Amino acid sequence: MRPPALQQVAVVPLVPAWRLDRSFDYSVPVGIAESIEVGSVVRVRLGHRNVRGVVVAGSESPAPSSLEPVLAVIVTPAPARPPITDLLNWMARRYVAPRGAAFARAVPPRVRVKVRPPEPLAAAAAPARLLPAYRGGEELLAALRSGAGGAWSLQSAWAEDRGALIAELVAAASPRAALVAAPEVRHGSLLLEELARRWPEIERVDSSRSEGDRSRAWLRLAAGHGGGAGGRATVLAPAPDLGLIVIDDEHNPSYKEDRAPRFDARRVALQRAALQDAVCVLASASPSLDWFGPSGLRTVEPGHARRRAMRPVIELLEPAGERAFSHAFHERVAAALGRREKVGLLTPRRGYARTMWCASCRASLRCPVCEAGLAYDRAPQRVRCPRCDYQAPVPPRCPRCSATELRALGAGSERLAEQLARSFPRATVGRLDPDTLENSPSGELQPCDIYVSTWVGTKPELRPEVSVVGILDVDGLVRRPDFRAVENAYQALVAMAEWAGPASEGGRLLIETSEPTHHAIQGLMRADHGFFVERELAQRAELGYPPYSELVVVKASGPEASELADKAAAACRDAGAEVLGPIVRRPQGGPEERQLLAKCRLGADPVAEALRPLMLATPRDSRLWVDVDPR
DNA sequence: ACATTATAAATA
DNA sequence: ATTTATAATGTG
Repeated sequence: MRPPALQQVAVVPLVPAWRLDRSFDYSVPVGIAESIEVGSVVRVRLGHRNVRGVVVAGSESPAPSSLEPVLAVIVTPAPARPPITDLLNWMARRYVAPRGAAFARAVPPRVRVKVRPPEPLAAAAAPARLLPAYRGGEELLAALRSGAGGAWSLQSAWAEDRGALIAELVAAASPRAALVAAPEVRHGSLLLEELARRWPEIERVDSSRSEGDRSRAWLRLAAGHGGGAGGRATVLAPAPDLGLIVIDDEHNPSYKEDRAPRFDARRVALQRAALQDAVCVLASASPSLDWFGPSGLRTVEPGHARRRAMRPVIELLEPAGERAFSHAFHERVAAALGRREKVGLLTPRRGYARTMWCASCRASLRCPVCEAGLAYDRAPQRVRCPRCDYQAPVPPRCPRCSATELRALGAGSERLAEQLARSFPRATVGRLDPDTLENSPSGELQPCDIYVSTWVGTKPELRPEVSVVGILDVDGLVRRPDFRAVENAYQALVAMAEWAGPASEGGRLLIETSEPTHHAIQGLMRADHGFFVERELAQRAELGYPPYSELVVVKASGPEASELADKAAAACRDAGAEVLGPIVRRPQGGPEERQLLAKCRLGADPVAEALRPLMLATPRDSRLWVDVDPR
């Protein structure tokens, strides 16, 4: 039996304006009562024009005749049915965005399409990869099959075929629907291609598809189709009977949306899974610290045997000092070239900000204003805060232990290329950076003997096959002025271990470091993520950074920037946050702005709530910019 | 006095 | 965001 028809509805207009941050009521003409429901995309009259909107509530009692009528239902089936409406409301509030901006993300592109009937994904073979080799895999599969729901961090073994692993999960979730998100899909993704090979009927919602394709996919999913895959927007794709939502390569920064609402797709996926009693899986070879500690997820991780089997031979070398690389390093590379093997070298980006650290107590210099680590400029010798542009002369002694020997860290990548060419005149040396890769699809990369990468980047599928990988300045990565520096350095190390491949296939990883006992290095050597996490969490706890708090960054610009920033700071403090700043910043080329960082030990939600009224009250010539869960 | 342009207000 | 009413500014 059909539920009684709606006679009046509340509609959120898809207009990203704070003045319109609410719903508007309309009457439902008899002609469209059949097709309208909560979650429908409709056209309504608003002010002096017609706009699209999403129905967020409805009533079966007759509407007062003073209400404007809904003009049309634009697409069927409804793409934002409950509980997606609740998810979007949550997203607008947590990420301090107008409701219209949030709801617009759940609506297909505006093209009229004809949609094929939905079908479940074909069941596949029983899981072979997850079960024997992974601890906690059984529990995860049981939750998928029973429909119990829950949230997991899935740590894959190094160089694991994660596509196959994820395919097993998708199969186990069937006949309930599965959504899979992959990072940086713009130039293709091995994972998405692998899934499409196994399930040709899976709907792709990537931005690489045409608007028509995307619209078709979106609506077929809304009709109950069994599976969808794409980039970070996939977490908002419709799926009335969602059983599984996967975020692959979860630690990848591209899961952070850069336009309002600036959501973190991983958090949205977790929230959504909870609302739909689905399983959320955050998959990565180096899971983010955010999912450990106080609000930890359940974990699936490779057993000891699997970890050992996938590990390359790892060798730690003393850094070369003044030269670009050491004698020992030279020997290893020469030996590899002698065996006709290929070599990959990672060195931090050219022009990389060096950091200053104390030779005796090993503390790096920190900014007195915002606690970020200080960078070291060489041209005029100064220390500079990359976060707030605080500047000062290099201090004569360590502020912590008063030792006088402060060292600058960081290797130059130009010198590296020079020296390589001199040391290995018969080898061809190629550069590997985002530009080179974007300009040539994976197959057409010039084959070289040595690849130099200045990029810790994340597209494993684009890395040429090598057997020896060298990392020249881990210390520089670790000391980078960012509270996530150590975590990111560790993630880079894991990515490089994956690039090298298992020892059984000749994989070797060389690491130049002056701190062999650092927990990032030790965690890697032991192939023990838990070891690393435990130690790094202690650091985070000490400074009150995530996961022991949630962060909110607020920037104010315009003539009233100063007053706005002060108000924002006060609002954050009232909501229980510890506020650093506001400090004055001048982004390169741009006008001056005030910025503050709120550490919210009670969570970001109350702070987001407190900032909301300020957005509405912002004068039109000034701007307030809020980023919750910054990356 | 009237056209042109900046500004504010409202949206069911 | 977009439209429209209203104020401000400019022009003959």
